[in-house]
Amino acid sequence: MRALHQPKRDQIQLAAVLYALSDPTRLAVVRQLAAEGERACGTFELPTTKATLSHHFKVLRESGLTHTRSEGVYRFISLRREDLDARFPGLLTSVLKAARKA
Amino acid sequence: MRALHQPKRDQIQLAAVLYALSDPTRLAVVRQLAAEGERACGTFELPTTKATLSHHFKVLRESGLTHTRSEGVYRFISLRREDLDARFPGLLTSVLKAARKA
DNA sequence: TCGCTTGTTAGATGATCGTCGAACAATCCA
DNA sequence: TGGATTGTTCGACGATCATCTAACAAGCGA
Repeated sequence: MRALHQPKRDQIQLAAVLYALSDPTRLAVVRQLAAEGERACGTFELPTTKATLSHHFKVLRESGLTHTRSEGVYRFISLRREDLDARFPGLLTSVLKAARKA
Repeated sequence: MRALHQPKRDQIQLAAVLYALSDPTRLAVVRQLAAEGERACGTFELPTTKATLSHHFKVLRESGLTHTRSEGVYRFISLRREDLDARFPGLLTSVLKAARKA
């Protein structure tokens, strides 16, 4: 399997993060990660195919929002909270808070 | 000139706001509005045509980020700070802060 | 009224996006 | 080794997007 490239903390781009968060499916993924922590790709119950979901995971990972690790046949995804809080303080928190009410 | 429709405070959608902010040109407009307050459309010095800029202004307005008023032949644009802070507390502030460093 | 200025709209173009089914790759287990 | 499982990649599809030029609309001043 090809190497997963995800940006380093200082290379996370604001526009990419905002764009990634502007899609309902991806925002739902981020919200679930924020609420329940790391989880396997296959455990997200969203109304889409695994191909589409895989695409969204890629966008999230490449934007710097998520970290992905392989374990056997599974892929575990988690939010890069520390990196995001360090790079863009308050951003993720306010987005998650906004998503809760919107 | 046709009526400008802009959403009411409670109708501002998070996804639309994030999407509007994910474009470099629009983010630049928002940053300038945040820094210098209300200004006329024609005073933004950005590397694009006035037609393209007009399109971006429309996206910003319809997302709820900006307010537009007509005065004679001019259009004055301003950030809807109060509405945004009320609807999505901390969001705009953290985005602007992030944009400053990014 | 006539020109000038400001900004929007129409139409077109190339690029990108979200989505899907199908094929492929990687891992595990019997 | 051979199947089963998990997830990615490929190719294609319509839809949407950012951009441009040109034309249009609205207001102002001479």
